[in-house]
Amino acid sequence: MEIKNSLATWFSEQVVAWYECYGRKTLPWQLAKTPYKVWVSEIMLQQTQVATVIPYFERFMARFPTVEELACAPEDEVLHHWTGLGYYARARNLHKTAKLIVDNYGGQFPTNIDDVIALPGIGRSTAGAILSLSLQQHHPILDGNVKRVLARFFMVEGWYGNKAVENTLWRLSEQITPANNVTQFNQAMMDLGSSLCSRSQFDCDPCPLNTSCGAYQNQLVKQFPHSKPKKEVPLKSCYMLILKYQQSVLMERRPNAGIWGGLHCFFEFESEELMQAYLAQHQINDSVVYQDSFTHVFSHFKLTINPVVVELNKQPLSINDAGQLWYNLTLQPKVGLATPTKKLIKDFIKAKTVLE
DNA sequence: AAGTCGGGGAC
DNA sequence: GTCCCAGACTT
Repeated sequence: MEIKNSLATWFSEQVVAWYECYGRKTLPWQLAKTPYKVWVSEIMLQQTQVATVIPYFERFMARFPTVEELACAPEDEVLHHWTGLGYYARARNLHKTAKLIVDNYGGQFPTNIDDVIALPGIGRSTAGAILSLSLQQHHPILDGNVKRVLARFFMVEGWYGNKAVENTLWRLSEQITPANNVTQFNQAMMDLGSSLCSRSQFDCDPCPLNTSCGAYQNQLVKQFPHSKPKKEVPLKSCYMLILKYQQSVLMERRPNAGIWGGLHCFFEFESEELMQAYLAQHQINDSVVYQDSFTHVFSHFKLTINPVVVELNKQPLSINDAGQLWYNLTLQPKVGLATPTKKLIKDFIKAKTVLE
């Protein structure tokens, strides 16, 4: 889709003028702005709303104020600060990239867009955002907000998870992004998309683009962007074995590939039989207490978790492998935990406190 | 091109 | 319950 220069100019001028009055200028990563802060914020903000990110960002920057501090920190502690935020590969890639920046770039965030895109966890949109927001470089971005604004304004058909639709939107973003005031323009597009042009609570009357917005002029704002085709999510279930000895419970570090990669978790079994076999194999004969099951929901499946607690009368040395951790319930070591794991620990401590 | 990867906010 | 969010990466 080709856009006339005059339209592109009008579009960006409208958006930048709106930003000067109504845009966000005091978010934590916008104050005393540096590429490091903008980078960390952009990673946290991937598929995550601003309000959710703010407290995580504050805690993260307090603990890892510089890229050097982040690079030399243990990965478990980086994951600890990510606990509850989801998409844990983001945290592992952030840590990996911090080490790359210290080792290969002398601790200075690279300023070439291709170098930035080559870093783990940074794609075209995040790279464009980091360099345009922190260093005023001229790059387009294409996050969920920009996609929605463009899809409505230009009435782009189709779901933008589709590659062809995304390519169309990239071309539109390239053409609409102005040579001047890129920083304000990109921030403005995100602010516009998350406020006036939000998914369901859109408010078109005060929008600076409404006189030329295709969706608005055709009263089809609600229809754009086209939503994702529905699909049934599979149901799965598992048993989670909590082996307790004195003040500690046994956990294992999960492999990086797969769900909750790199986090510490209780032993997970597909079935009760497999769990019983494991207990038998390690000659654990203590009584098994079945707790109330609960369901954890992911984007692409639902997991019913059956928690099982075994209080050990002696420490089974036979199952102390590398990657395993006796998690002290009182000390609570700084490792990454999935939300259901954290909940199990919390409920467990609560139950014990009531009993004692 | 389609699947995988979390958790929570808003409805 | 639903949808989807300042996306990237693997297959």
